Amino acid sequence: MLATEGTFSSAIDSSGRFQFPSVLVKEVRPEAEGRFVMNRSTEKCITLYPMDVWKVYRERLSRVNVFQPAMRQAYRYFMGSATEVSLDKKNRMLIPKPLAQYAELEKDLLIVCTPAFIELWNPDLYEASLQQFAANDADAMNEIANQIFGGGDFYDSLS
Amino acid sequence: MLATEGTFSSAIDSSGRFQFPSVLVKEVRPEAEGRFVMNRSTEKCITLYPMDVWKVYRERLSRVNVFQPAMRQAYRYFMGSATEVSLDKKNRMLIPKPLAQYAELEKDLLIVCTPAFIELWNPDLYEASLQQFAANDADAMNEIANQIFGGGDFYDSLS
DNA sequence: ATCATTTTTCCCAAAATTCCCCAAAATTCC
DNA sequence: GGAATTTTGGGGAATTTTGGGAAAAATGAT
Repeated sequence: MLATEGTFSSAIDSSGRFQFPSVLVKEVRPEAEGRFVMNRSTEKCITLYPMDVWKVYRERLSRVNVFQPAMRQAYRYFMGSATEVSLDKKNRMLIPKPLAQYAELEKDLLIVCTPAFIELWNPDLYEASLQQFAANDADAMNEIANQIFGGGDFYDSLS
Repeated sequence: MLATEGTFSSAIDSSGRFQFPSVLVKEVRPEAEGRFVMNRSTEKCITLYPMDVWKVYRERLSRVNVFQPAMRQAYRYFMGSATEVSLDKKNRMLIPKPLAQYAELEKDLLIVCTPAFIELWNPDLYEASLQQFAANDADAMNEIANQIFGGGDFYDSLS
């Protein structure tokens, strides 16, 4: 998806908008046409999908039978807060109130890019989440670190 | 159904009406002509159908064999509380008393809009329902999450 | 390092929408 | 019939959304 990875910080203005980093604007596929979908994450942050990506999810979701209660619950859980947003002429995005409230976004914003999606975090909560993970799940973290980075010939692979 | 997704909050006035978000007004197919049907959901909320969508449901319900007692019950259940409502000149809707009572709607209202359905919730009950689902049906939830969001070769499928 | 360009931030203002309130009309209940 | 309640309509204040100017900061090239 996005070649660019890492985190960006941005500020939320008095109207609840933030400047979408120009580096990312350039990365988003033109098919998305400046349109995105914001959604609740399972963590206390917002997940952001370019529209072309979201359409694939929605397509998959549309096969869910919403007349089965458990499915309907799940559908509601994952789709209920998905909201379309778009870039304005100055590449800003308005964060819908309910989502901003959920993620406790006020003034400062952290934009975290992963290969699969973009997350919007309250910087404090992000920090806290990292801390907590490192403290409580140290074993799990090391295990994962090993899975990703381990394998001896790491420096060789730099060639 | 609707291209617009997301949750909207609205307030119920002293007459039991609420403002239907203008974003949604624009999305409803003109065929519905501002007419809707409200009905009990199987959960403690109200399901809202634009009239053109409701007609499809009614068509299906009409094929039910009402000479079978269980079917007759189901028919009553789904049709019994269906009430037509419409938008007034200021895009407000009156929530029929019995339905408001059923869904425990008083002051605040949450409108949950997905491509598959529109629901009207008491915000507290909605939040509680999500929480409970995440806590009790973690397996079902993860199953579905994986079905929808998982699957590794996601970005390849964008081609 | 300096300058030019791009990007971001911080404002203000116009437009659109929503909310709160009151009042007329219609309906229901004694 | 008359009173009480419910439904409908709308005025106008308050808030939200949208757009854009211009200063400040960051980036890049020479």
